[in-house]
Amino acid sequence: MDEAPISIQEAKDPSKQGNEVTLRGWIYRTRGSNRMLFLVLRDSTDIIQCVASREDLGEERFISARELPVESAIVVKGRINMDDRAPGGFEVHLKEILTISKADRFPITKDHSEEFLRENRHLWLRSRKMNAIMKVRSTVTGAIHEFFRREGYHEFTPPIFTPNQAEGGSTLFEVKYYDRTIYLSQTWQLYAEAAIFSLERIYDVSPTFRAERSKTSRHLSEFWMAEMEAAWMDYLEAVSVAEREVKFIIEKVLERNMKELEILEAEPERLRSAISAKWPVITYTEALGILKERSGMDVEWGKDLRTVEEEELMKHFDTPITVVEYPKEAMAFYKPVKEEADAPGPVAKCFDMIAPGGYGEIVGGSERDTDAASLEEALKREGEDVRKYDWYLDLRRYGSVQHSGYGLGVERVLAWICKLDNIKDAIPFPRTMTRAYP
RNA sequence: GCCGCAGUAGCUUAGCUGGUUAGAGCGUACGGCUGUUAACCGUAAGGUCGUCGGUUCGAAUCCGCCCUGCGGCGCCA
Repeated sequence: MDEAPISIQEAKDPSKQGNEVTLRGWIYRTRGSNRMLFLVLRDSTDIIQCVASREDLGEERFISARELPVESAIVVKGRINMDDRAPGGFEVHLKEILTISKADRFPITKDHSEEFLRENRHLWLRSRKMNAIMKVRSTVTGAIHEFFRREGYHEFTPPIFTPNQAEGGSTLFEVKYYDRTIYLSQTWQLYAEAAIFSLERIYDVSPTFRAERSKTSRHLSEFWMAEMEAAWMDYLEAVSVAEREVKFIIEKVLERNMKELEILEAEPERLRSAISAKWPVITYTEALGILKERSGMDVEWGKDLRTVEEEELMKHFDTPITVVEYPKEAMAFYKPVKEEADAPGPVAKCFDMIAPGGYGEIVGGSERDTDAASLEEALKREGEDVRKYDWYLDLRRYGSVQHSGYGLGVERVLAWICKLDNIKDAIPFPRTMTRAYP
């Protein structure tokens, strides 16, 4: 076969109809009789039905083609045409089939459990579903870079090995680091705060590790977080950056991945209407009011919103909402108190963006405490060794300024966009408390 | 850390108030079929019923430990 292969997507272009094309890929399905053979061919772009008759190929080649198992790699040549009888509406009449690699029996067949597919994730990546999700994922992370670069941010890469913890009471993965123990990063924040005094506005898309013993459809032990940190910015401005960022991500997905959203049955209309609306920003105290008045749910002021409360609250909204100013008590050490807040107790200058549809928190952020003394006190209160944070406290000693930042959970956003049942499908090889294979 | 669900052929499963040789579909092998849509028809191979122990004349089935996986709470993105 001398002609250069083209993609299945290219072959379906109207200008190619009636032409002879060379395609290459993997056998996705086979069907046939003793006269006719149907191969559905798959490449990264699409699938297409190829048809061959015994006469067209000749006895010997017909028989050997009929024996090719699913997932065999082949190159084919034939004439492409639109045909209503073919699934997808296009069909290639084969003249030649070149076997590149005959597959063993493929373990994934018609019936499969979630568990089996996770055990065979390395092969399940070939499915239309995972193919579509990974394409949307690529758009999402690309859009994050695009968004922040357009807004004048610099990409800043934090260390993954870190000696400190950053979130109070957090669970970190310990790593043997030569002859001592350090941790895998669970946020870039402390390092980002160092960098803004040089770059002012920065962002990253990095892996994050949390040893939380959470076994839910919303948690991963290793996930990707897209964070930003900006000098001279208060937390409410950060909220509006987050809203614009998430809307930008969705716009790009709607622009580039309609086919994938269709394969995933992701109901893109729900996204389209979400991005055309203004997303509500309410305080924690107001959220409790909504829960009481509209859901008859009494929550004691001062308690963090739990999953039940969050889900109940989101029943009243069909876009993401941002809840600001949580009680200081429940928050990490670096989140400063907002003075003169209309609330029963001290609240922090912080926020969470919650997605509709039970996807939970997709963004969490805050303004950062700029005062060395109050940070030191907060660290001591949490039983931290202040000496380890000396470099961090230095940042408040040399020209401290108001600054804010947040982290966006890439897989949470992707799960919402793709309408996935489980966040484990939003990442190619999920790592959870009970799974680190394959 | 707490609570719950599940483990039977390569895969998906039925059987589970104990009782003959543990049934089926998909896949596989072989044969058939003039266009299939994760086709259809026929034949066949394929099972120490997660592990260990207990109850019983008898355990896939009842009980206990353990292993593995899954989900929910808490916590978080």
